[in-house]
Amino acid sequence: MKRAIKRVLTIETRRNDLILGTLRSIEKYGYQNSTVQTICEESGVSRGLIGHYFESKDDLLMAAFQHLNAELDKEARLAVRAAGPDPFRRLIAAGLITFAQERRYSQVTLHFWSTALSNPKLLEHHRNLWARFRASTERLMTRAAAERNMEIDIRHSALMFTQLIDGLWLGWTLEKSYDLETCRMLVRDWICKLFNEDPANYPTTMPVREEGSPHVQG
Amino acid sequence: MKRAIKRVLTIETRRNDLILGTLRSIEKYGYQNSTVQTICEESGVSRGLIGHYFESKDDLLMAAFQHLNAELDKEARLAVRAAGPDPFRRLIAAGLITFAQERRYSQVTLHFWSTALSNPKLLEHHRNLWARFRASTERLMTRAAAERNMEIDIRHSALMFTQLIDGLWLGWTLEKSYDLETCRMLVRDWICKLFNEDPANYPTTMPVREEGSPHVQG
Amino acid sequence: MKRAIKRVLTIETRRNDLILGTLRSIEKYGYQNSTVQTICEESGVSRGLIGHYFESKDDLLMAAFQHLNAELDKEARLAVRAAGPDPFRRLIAAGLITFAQERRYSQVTLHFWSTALSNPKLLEHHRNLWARFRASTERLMTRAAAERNMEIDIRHSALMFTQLIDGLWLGWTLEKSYDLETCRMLVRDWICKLFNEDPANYPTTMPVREEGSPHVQG
Amino acid sequence: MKRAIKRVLTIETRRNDLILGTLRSIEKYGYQNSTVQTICEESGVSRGLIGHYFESKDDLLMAAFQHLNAELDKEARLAVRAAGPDPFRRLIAAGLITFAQERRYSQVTLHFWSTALSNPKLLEHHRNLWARFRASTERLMTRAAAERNMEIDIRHSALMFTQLIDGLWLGWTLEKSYDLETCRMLVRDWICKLFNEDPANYPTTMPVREEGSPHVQG
DNA sequence: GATGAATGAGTCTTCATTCAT
DNA sequence: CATGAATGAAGACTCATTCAT
Repeated sequence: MKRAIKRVLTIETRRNDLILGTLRSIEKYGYQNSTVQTICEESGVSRGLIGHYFESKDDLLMAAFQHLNAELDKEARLAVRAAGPDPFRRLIAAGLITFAQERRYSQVTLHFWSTALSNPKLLEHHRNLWARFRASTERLMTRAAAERNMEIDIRHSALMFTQLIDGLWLGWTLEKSYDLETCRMLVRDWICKLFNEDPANYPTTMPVREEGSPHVQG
Repeated sequence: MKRAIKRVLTIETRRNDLILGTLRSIEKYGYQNSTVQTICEESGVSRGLIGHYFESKDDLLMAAFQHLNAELDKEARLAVRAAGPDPFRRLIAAGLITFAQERRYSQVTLHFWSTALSNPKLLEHHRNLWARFRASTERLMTRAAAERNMEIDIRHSALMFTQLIDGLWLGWTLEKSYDLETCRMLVRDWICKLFNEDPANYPTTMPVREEGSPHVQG
Repeated sequence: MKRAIKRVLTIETRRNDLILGTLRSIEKYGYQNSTVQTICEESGVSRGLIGHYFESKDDLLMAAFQHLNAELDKEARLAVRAAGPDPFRRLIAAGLITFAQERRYSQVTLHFWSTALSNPKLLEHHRNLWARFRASTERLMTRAAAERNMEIDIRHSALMFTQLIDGLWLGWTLEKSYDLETCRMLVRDWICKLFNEDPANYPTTMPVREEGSPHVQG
Repeated sequence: MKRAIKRVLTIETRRNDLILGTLRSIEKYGYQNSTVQTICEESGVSRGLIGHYFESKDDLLMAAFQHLNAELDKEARLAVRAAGPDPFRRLIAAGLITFAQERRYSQVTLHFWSTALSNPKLLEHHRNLWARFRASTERLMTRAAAERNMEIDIRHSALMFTQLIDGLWLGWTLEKSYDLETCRMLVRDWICKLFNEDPANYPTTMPVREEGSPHVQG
């Protein structure tokens, strides 16, 4: 009994080691230059180990991508929840979380997007994720507008919102010519303007979470 | 003398053939799947020819990326010029040109960015280009604001402008869940709102250029 | 003392388990596809156990081959003995036993031969076995001929006998285009003709042995 | 035009080089120990060349096997044809050709048979070949029997014939405890006895062919 | 003694690069 | 100059063996 449990734990631990090693390797050497060699080095295991826990290198890469997305998604949900019940505050939280702090693995996402272009499975995964985020944004906007008796082009506003975030994130990742605080401010200001709210009432700093950070670790 | 010139021309032709073949290959097979084989096939030359005109496959890829950027840049400049002297109209033209039409090689740019992350030279190239575009935007915004006696946060507005464009382009490239007309509309509306202009006065269709298309050809 | 004996018994049991698992694995998955993994699965033991009882996988394979040969040899001896004292009947029994029944591990022998070609030890083993069988055949033929006052080219006849058996077995193993009864009949008829005996007097069915089957078990 | 022809020639030459190198490697090191490395060494080419002329190592092995079989088959047909129109003489020729001389690659066949056990494609190929040889034997036996007004169990006799040959060949390959002349003699004597012919009239030496040897070369 | 997780040598395969023609 | 055949380095994957528990 105990042995079986322990074994499962070991398997999960090792898989996680490899996944984090993969993300580190991609962040460090780039996607193209990440070989089984570099991944295993970053994971602190031998080259042959991948075969024990993943079908192939490709399988590991997929797992790493999904893990990263899942972590970011989870992080976003927590931030939104922490913002309380007000849909407008939740919107702001959703907009700021992407720029909450100097994230690890920021470059990895870009590598994965590039890869997704010629990987249908990855692309599908990405599209689902973004569609969900946009749908969630639309729901919050609908409620916030209703509370204010405003008429807003929900669909286009949600699109602006998500793509403004992506665009700011993309530029920041590639250029580092502006900082995260600027990103947060721009997003907050845009959403405040949309709902005729005073930005001064909505700080760009994220509420500190009490519990342990749900960030990707490694 | 003439022979030397002709030779230079031939060299340039061949280099261009290979560059366009590279872009076609990436668009067709993806970045990872583009081999010397596929590139030369697309270029209509034999496998060994790359060595005559480029230091290496990597050198060719860099050249192709820079070529693409140069073309897009040139295209943007022409569009802006075609918009006439009015800085506001020029701004709109600059914002719409990215979404002017279903572009060839849209995916290549994303690959290019991903590659740039681990290639200092490419990254530098990219940063210069974007800095220039932002600077140009700032100049136009300054003039447009002055004409209207408006006070505008130029730096942040320019940042919004460029990153909104990038974000919309990124989402369109990856998801195809919205169309180019939507992108054009969102960009136009945002810039019109910034300057208190009526979007109805500014169509999202690009003025037809009389001269030959400066688009990347191949 | 008893403990030591018991231990030796355990060792022999384990070795036998592994040997039979090896034969099963080869028969089931083929020689090339038999890995330490499949062998240990078939043996019902863990992967690391081979190292305790055999020097290496190769050592185990050799042991399995020799075990199989020893079993088949033993089986043949028993069949000959069961045929009674008459040398001619003994000859027939020796000829039929190979085709006595749909044997397990029929394919293993062919793999064994192929392997023996580049394994001097195995080859030596095989040659000794076949030499002994041929010598035994020669003795029986000599006696059977003497009883009948016949002059027979003993050496060549024995060679025909053994190689006819091998050839029929080989074809049956590879092709399954004829059945074991045909093999038994052809061997019996040939040997009967050699000694001018009426085949009708010598059934191709093997006498049932009373004792436990000496077959390779597993 | 000439270039295309030359290219085809080169391709065929290279493929043949690799096939012969494969056979040499198997003969020299055994089937299991033949790696891309040893094969290319024997072929006198670099390790990467296989990929240019064969889909994979496995594809090359299949080609080598089929080449060997085709050569042996061709050789047999020529020998039978050289024996003239008499079906009985043709039968003898067919029986002797296998033992005509110390063949190259004699061990390779055994390795291939062993491999065929777990390779359906190979097995199918082998079965077809043997079925054809047996059918051809049956036709010759039918004619030879008709000429002599004899009644013969054609099917069983053909089976005896082919399997006697295989058995003698197998023992000779594995044991070398008897020579090819003995094999030839035994086969000839058996077939002569079947048709009541005097072996003395049928030498075991093969008629010398005038043309160049069709043997597998390399 | 038994387990199975971990290792790393060995293999096949791909592909950018070279070079004789 | 252009070709494409040949090379060999580098990659991912397999699997017999080892060893801590």
